[in-house]
Amino acid sequence: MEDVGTSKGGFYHHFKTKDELLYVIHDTFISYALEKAAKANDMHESPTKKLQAIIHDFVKVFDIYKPHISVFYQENIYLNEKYEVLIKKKRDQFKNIIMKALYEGKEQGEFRSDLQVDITGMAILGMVNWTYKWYHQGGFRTIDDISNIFVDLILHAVLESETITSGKYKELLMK
Amino acid sequence: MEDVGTSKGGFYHHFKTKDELLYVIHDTFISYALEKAAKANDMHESPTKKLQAIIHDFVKVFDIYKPHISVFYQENIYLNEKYEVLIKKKRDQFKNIIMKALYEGKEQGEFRSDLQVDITGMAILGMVNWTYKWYHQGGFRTIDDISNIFVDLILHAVLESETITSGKYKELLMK
DNA sequence: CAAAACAGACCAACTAGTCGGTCTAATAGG
DNA sequence: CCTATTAGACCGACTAGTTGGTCTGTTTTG
Repeated sequence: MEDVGTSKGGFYHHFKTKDELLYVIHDTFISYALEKAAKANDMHESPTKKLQAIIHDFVKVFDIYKPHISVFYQENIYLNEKYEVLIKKKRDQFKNIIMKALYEGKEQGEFRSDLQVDITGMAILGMVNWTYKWYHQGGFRTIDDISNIFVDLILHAVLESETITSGKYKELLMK
Repeated sequence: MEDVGTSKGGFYHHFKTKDELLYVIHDTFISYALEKAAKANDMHESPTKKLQAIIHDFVKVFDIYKPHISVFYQENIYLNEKYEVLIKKKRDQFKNIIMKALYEGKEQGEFRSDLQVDITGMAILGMVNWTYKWYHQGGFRTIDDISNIFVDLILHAVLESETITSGKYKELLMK
């Protein structure tokens, strides 16, 4: 059995199946991420600040829960349907928070009017989710470095050029 | 055995081990991607055009080789070291082409002078690589839609604002 | 007909999961 | 207050099924 810090018997006393463990592992970090994103949503008025806060917290999740996230992405393909739907639900909620923020920013004119919300959202999810493949604690870049750079890149990509030049959000952008 | 379209004997006649199959699968699409990226590198002078061409071809790989890519990412964690180094080598080559293009763009002044090449490169790799998780042929967005939007987002993120407003690359940007 | 391509019986190692049991610690009864 | 009862945590031998891989033999092809 995988290096679970207990015996077979002990393990199956706590979990019905291996899938249940995997579900719990996923739920641990997705619940955290979801809660943070929801808070960021409520705390900020402007879509720009909202998006910044969401990204920031999202990136941080990979610092806190990297082991959880790694085993989840390794094993989730073999997961049975029952748990798959439960997991998909929370992941969709998270995705929707991002999509909504992008949509609001576009509506309110802070973001570019030609922004393709769906693909942009997937691009953001991709660039952040992929960090689990390369980020490791104690490397050259701290997690805050990374999140600042990601925010800068994303905001440059989505902000209306006037919003950038206005200097309104200059503390969120580099340079 | 997995749903290989042949018998055990047939399979092991063509491959020494299962790992070798996985290596060949990976090599198929990474070699294609590498070749395309190298060509894009040679064909274009400006870093902007270069980056655009690289991204475009890179995204296309996911349309052509999605099955290959999916099984590779599912199984590669269990791969033994021998093949792992071979695979890493080609992946690093590909990564370096992207990093070099970013670096050149920065040096030549087309890209922002405050660009963090390493993290930006990883962000690009992430947003494109992640497409294998959600893209499927026949969906609402064609692969060319996606690659155009990705290029637009990335260029807005990396280009010096004067390079954008100059209109020099307006055919690569949306709107 | 020789070599390559293939089939499938077979094997050893491993997997998820079960089951009977022990150990510990809390609670109840006398 | 001490002993009996009991519940939950935990163990590890065992089982049924799967996996990667081998081997012997048969078919196909040049």
